[in-house]
Amino acid sequence: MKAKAITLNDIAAKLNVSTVTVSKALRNHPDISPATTKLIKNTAEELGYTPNIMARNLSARKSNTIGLVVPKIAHFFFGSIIENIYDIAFENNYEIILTVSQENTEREKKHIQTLLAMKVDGIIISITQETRDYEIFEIVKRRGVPIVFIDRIPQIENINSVAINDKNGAIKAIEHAIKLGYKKIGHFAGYTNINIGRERLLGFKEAMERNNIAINPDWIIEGGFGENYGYDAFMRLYKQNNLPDLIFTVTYPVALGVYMAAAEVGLKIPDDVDVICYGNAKVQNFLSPPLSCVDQPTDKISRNAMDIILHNINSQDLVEPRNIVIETDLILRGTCTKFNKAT
Amino acid sequence: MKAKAITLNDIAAKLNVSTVTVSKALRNHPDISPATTKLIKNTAEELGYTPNIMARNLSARKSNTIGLVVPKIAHFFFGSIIENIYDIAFENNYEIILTVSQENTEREKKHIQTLLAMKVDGIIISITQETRDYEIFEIVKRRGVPIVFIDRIPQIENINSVAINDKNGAIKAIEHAIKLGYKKIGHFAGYTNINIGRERLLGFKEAMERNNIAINPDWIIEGGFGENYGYDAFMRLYKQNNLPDLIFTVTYPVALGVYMAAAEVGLKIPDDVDVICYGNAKVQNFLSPPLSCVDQPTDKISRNAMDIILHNINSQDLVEPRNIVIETDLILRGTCTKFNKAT
DNA sequence: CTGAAAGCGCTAACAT
DNA sequence: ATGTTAGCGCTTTCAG
Repeated sequence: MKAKAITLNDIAAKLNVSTVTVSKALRNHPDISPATTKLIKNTAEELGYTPNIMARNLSARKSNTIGLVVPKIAHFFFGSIIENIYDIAFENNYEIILTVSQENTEREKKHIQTLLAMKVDGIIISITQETRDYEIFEIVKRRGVPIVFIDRIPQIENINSVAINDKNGAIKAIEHAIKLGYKKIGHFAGYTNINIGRERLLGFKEAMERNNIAINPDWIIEGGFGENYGYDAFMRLYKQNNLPDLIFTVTYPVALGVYMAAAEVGLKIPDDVDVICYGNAKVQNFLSPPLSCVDQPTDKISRNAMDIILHNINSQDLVEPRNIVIETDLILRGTCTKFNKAT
Repeated sequence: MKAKAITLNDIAAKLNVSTVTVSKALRNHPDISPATTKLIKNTAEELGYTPNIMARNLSARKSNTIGLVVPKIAHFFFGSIIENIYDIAFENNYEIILTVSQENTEREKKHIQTLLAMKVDGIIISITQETRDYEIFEIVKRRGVPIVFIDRIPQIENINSVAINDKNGAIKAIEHAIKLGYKKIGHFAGYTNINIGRERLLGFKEAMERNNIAINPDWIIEGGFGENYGYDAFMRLYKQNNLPDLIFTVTYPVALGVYMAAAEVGLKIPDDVDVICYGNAKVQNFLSPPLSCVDQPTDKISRNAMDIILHNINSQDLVEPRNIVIETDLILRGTCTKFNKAT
């Protein structure tokens, strides 16, 4: 049933030329005369020839493929990055092999091994929240496969990275709020053992201190990056009757949790409690009120990561590691645009 | 600089055995004694051996790889499907090669060709909105590569498909609304040359007719699947002072557009105008009011598609094409839960 | 239980 | 301009 695939050989046989001639012709090698090239291409088309990339790569020792490892797909931030990377790869005639770790370290390690086994020319990775063991990255390095870390960066020497200036983004948000008149500001901080959590908290603190605003430790709550955490944290403060005037959340789902909790207890945003979050998503425009945020430009991340990887792949000798830091933008919508007195 | 990768041969040389023995041992072939197997595995580990999948696949004439073609990634529906498929593939020791057509026919065709060239064992695809030329699918078929279409299904004989019963989903929503007491119901219908648009409109009409409710053609507006279309359509009706009591939108972004427009002109949902949409997304819970919808169970799509493809790959002889239709669920949240008199 | 031989489909290097 | 030779790294017979 399975129609045997047409090979170079089949074309060669039919045309009474050698395989090499066919191979060269199909790749527009100048060796071959325009006439034969044309002839060969035509019969290839006619026979329905598809090259066998496996064989080609094996022989050419190059895969024209870049491995991508992300913790999640169905998530606006990663979804955008992936889409951008695919587009850039397509423009450059590269294939992307995407793998998803689902925030699981073991799976991440396995995926990297698979990518190596597939002989990808380079790897772009955003590590899981749990990744602590960096041995696998050493292996990648020893293999001579270029790797660039995006967004979540492990603490290793001499690596390529494209990070967001998270701390500064937080500072921008908080300083804006302070200028508005806010003093009672809380922060739902996610996990601070992750760089994004850590940096955002750091930025929060720095902005507060710089402006001589007292930090109330009760208002800094750690615990997660999802809706339910935002909901829980808000409810805890609410029950203690100890809500700040403004809550700065580490991610936008956390802010969603706050919206939900506030609605449940009948508190109005932004009048009773105000909110601003880290991370942009289209739907924030459609919340009521529209949610202001610190935007991380995903296109710049993708662009830079691909630049670095392509550059590394295409240069013969060692390339100096590059560490790009991308600045965020403050996007003001319906929240955090004016000072609302405490509840 | 590039450390040459360890091969079977290197291991064989070091151990004074043949390549074959190593190859077999690494694959737990019963031929090899437990002792040698163990020894070989250890040295492989020690040397940091990674198999060359290219070579393996070329030799084994099987890639353990499934190609996936989708129009979009950064989109809740496809994001979920992709993530599910990756999970199932991982459980089954398959790799996924994901490609993104970006709703572009040419790109789609090219991707399929690449997948064939990569010798994927099967293809799962959701075609673009523009795909009209089905020749490429004939080619796939002739190659003997199993293919299953999901969600967006072309009109071809004898294909595997996993579709959503879109029409029925629409009927469920509209009949629910009618039971509530709604009669003045509009439909923002997207493009009806796409099966999802067509089917949903069909369902809308059927439910109305079945219940003897007059259909007002002014309230059926075609034009797109995104926020701006929802916004525009709403505004048009609003300016004509001709708003229905309930709007059923073809996708959830369209509903978002409605939310935005309504807020802008000071109309309250659900009291002034009510809304229900097709397609579920987590954030709908966080809108105000939470948006009710017809849910398309993405996990079932993925599960079924993978079942079919795996089954086709693993059976020697021709398998009867399967056409799965998945039923939707009505998820009621803050909208479309009670009848609100006309504006 | 182990290995020698052959070949998957292609390309690079070296003739002719 | 075209062809010959060799080999990429692995697996599948088939002999020992």
